[in-house]
Amino acid sequence: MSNCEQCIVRQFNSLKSLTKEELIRISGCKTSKTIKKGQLIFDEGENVNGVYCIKDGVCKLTKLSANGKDQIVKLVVKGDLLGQRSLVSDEVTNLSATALSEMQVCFIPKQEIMHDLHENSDFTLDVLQHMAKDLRKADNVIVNMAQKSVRQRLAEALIYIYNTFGTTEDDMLSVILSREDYANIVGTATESAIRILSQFKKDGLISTKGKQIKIEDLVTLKRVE
Amino acid sequence: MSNCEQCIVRQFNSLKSLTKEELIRISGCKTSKTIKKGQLIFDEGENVNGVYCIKDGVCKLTKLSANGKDQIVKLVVKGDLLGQRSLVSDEVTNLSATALSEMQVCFIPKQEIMHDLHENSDFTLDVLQHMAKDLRKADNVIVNMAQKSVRQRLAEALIYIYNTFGTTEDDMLSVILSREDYANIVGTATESAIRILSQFKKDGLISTKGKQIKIEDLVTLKRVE
DNA sequence: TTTAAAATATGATATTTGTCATAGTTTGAG
DNA sequence: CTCAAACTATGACAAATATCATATTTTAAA
Repeated sequence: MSNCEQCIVRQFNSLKSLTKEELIRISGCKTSKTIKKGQLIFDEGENVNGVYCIKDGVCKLTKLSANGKDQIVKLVVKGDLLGQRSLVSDEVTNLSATALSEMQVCFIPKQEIMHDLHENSDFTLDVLQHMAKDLRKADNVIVNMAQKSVRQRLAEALIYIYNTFGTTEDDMLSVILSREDYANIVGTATESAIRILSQFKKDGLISTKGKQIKIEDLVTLKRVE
Repeated sequence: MSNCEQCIVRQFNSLKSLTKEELIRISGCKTSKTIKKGQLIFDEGENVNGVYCIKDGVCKLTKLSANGKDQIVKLVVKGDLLGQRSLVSDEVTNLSATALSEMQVCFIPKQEIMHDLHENSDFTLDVLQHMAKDLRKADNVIVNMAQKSVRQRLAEALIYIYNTFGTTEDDMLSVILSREDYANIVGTATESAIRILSQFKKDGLISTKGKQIKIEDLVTLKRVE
């Protein structure tokens, strides 16, 4: 079994604020899992009963809206913790998590995390700081959704994915999303997302090869209105 | 000077988790302020350097978008704390706060709150829980913005204000917002908000008297699509 | 109370986005 | 490798929303 103390991923999230002893305890009770691309990790309304620490891979957090469409609220990266919010507020989760690539994750049971939240104020403050940042980001998303055009939001989604997840050797975005996923990020109809991406292609801002997308003109893409 | 220990408002926010001693210390260093309707409490990009505890009145939290329009991200009620997020993440504020009615607030300096966040884990956990709830609400706002029509968002905004702030003796919504404010809540042009409110009036869902709005048919308003 | 400024209201029109239909392309299970 | 299912693409049209112009009403300062 792998050891949390020597896990690099921990550097990127609040677990870095745990003591040596706490980490050893966590190591002893965590479960490592491999999750296949497309697999549901947890579903809206479920009791999650713990926290996932993402060692590798990408997943989407979605919420089903009244009209039956999934809205992608966040993309989760290597190093992120998944499920802290539901754990902290002691509620069923309000989001579903689905793997977008093969993932390596560790699951840490709820009571272990809660124990440390009560005992280690450095850890609690660190979780609090992460949540404060998430909230700030959520505010920005709200403003973008409310005030920007679909075209602009889609351009920004491409830039966000480029900046966050980077590219493969041949400069394609390394996270591969369906056109429907893109539509669900920016909150539009799938056909509209496809149409706008086609337009971006015609304008030389991007190129595509199947589902893969390459950003050809980042400067102009940033200026899209 | 009024006493935090005996302040009823404290029941509604995280300050209820402070000890008697901590409350006495806070009482000694807080400042009470009256803020006039329309007055700016703090502006986006400012260092807030503390937390506001809202004793009475209502204010809006806004963020300026790239197109020059203010987006209202949240309405703050009696009992809410203002500015915890910036304090916790130690950043300048990302939102502006403007009074929508005359307000009574207490300002508690940053170092006092930070002290308690380090020493009192009950308090820290309570702040964390409040922030987790705010984040969940923000997720819901994102989904609504992305997936619902302007008409539907406006109907929901009216219902939200009705449920949260209630009505005056003559059943008018007790929080008075301009049409521009309504537009900035739902993220639309002021003319569009006015037009839709006019339509709601024609359809008998609401009635108006100047800026005041009365909900006439809550059931049908809830069904607006 | 008066009156100018601000806010609300509404028409005409342009633009954006959604919906439905259908065709072409890619992908992955067997 | 094959082929059906899933995804992508695009046209035609409908609906929602934005923009600009202008009139009317309300508000608040003098």
